[in-house]
Amino acid sequence: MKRTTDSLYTLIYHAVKRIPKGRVATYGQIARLAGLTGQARLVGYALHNLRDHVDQSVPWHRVINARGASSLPDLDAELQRRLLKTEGVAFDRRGRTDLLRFGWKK
DNA sequence: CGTATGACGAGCC
DNA sequence: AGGCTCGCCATAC
Repeated sequence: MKRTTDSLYTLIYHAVKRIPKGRVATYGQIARLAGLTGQARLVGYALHNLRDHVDQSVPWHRVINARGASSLPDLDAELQRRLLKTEGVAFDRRGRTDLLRFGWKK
């Protein structure tokens, strides 16, 4: 069944909204939840698309890469860590978090 | 319509 | 641990 780009993004946003507060999920994990296994890049693409959209209902800051770090440019990565820190997610000196502790559904 | 690009990730070295 | 390569596929040009 053919899927339009709009519904693809909707699937991704929906999955992101399911991440509990104080938890983080990886791009690949979100892709799987959205039924897009192996297409982590699309998740990043969809989230990047939120910038212009200014949609606060999607907790984009809870999505990080498989290394437990932010994939954003330094400036934005700092904002992301700050938002997560507010929810209780800790980061080490290198800006990485322990997915075993804070990852969703460990 | 062909190429390049990117908020990724797994595998190798 | 850290860097490179390659597969992934919607978009941009």
